Amino acid sequence: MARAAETRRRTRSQEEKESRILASALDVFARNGFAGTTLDEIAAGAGMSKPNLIYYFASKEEIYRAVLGRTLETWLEPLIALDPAGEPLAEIRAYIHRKLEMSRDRPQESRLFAGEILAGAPLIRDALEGDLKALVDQKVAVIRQWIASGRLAPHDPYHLIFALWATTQHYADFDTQVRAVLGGETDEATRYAGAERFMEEVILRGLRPDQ
Amino acid sequence: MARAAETRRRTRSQEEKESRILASALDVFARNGFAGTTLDEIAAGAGMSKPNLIYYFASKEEIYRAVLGRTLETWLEPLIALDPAGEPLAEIRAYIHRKLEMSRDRPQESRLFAGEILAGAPLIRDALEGDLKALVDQKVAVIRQWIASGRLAPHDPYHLIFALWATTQHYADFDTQVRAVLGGETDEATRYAGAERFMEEVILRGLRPDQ
DNA sequence: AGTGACCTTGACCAATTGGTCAAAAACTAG
DNA sequence: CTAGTTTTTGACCAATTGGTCAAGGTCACT
Repeated sequence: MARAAETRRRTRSQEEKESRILASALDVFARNGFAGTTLDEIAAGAGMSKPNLIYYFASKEEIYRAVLGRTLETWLEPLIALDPAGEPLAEIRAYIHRKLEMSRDRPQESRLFAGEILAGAPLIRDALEGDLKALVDQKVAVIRQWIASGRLAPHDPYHLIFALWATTQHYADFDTQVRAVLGGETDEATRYAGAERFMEEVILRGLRPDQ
Repeated sequence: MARAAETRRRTRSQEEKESRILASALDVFARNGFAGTTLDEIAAGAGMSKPNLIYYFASKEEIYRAVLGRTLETWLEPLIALDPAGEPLAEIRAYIHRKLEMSRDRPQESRLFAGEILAGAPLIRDALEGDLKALVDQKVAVIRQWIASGRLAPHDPYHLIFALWATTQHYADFDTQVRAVLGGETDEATRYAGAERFMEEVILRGLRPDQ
């Protein structure tokens, strides 16, 4: 029991350190990209020294890989939650909502991911061609079913998914530009409410089957 | 005349060198970002030595600035071309077409721009808040006119523009992901044709006024 | 051929940075 | 308290890289 407690306690401490490192790393990587990030900056953000960082993660790339892996999981969740048994338009509406929520609440993850893809996805190409593609293919099949049953207008599901990804993530990844264009007046809540409204009124309307 | 000829000739040579440098720089910056780019790599791409690069541009940042400035101009053109006198849906359709064309034919510029914004637009924030905002505001007014005249469904023009930017640029900026998801089968022409078709059928349909 | 302006580059420098290492500090078990 | 284990870090190192500089090359014109 003492042993178990000890082990648990040590693990706890380790986990807490690692998570502090990953949080700091996410912040810095998202802002400066992989190349623009220094170990010292991550270390400072995590409140420890550079060698101590390396004690927990073997290299800068390993830290990056860990942050990215975590992000990828989070990133897939909203699409996973798309329910084949649900009502098509309501499901897509809910998906838009979840994605916008994610852009609003976790913009760093979105930007980290965007940076990795922009750079040609050197570290997650396999995941994209494997897990991601498999997931998308599966959901594309669901959407095709919806179309076949006449509950959704017939459009290419791949491009539908791309359009939803692009538009929702735009508000996180291009936040700087969105704010510049809207001017100082518009606050975050208004921005996201406007985005959601637009997507519901235009894209969802475009997806409604003729009747 | 001799003087003019000489001057012209020298200028030509300079321009040719500078444009070789900028072309190489665009390539490298778009792939690796500002921090990830080395002068040696740009120099190699331009077929000259690093000191020679510095002979034409004072610093790495100045090269970046030059490439970015050029890109920004190109980037604004399609929106500038949106004609207030045209038929609304046809104008927006043409805009989508031009933007997709740009993503397809100049993906590097799109990625360079995306990288700059992602990093918080350290060098073009002023341009975004100035020229870009002014241009967008102007076109937003046009779109509002179209809506007021009943030729376009009433939706927030800002979010419309964001959605069009996001979706069209997605195919350049997230090219790696798009290809991974679609699998090797789909070639470029098919991808862009599919994107255009989707946007016309869904977004344009969503913009059509009730009648 | 000579001259002066422009162009090009090898060699070099200083700063940054990813990562190492040995030693010290902190913690645990007996 | 002691011995052993884990954690932490100051000092350091080698590689990279932005930028300099002096020397030599090229070119147009006389």
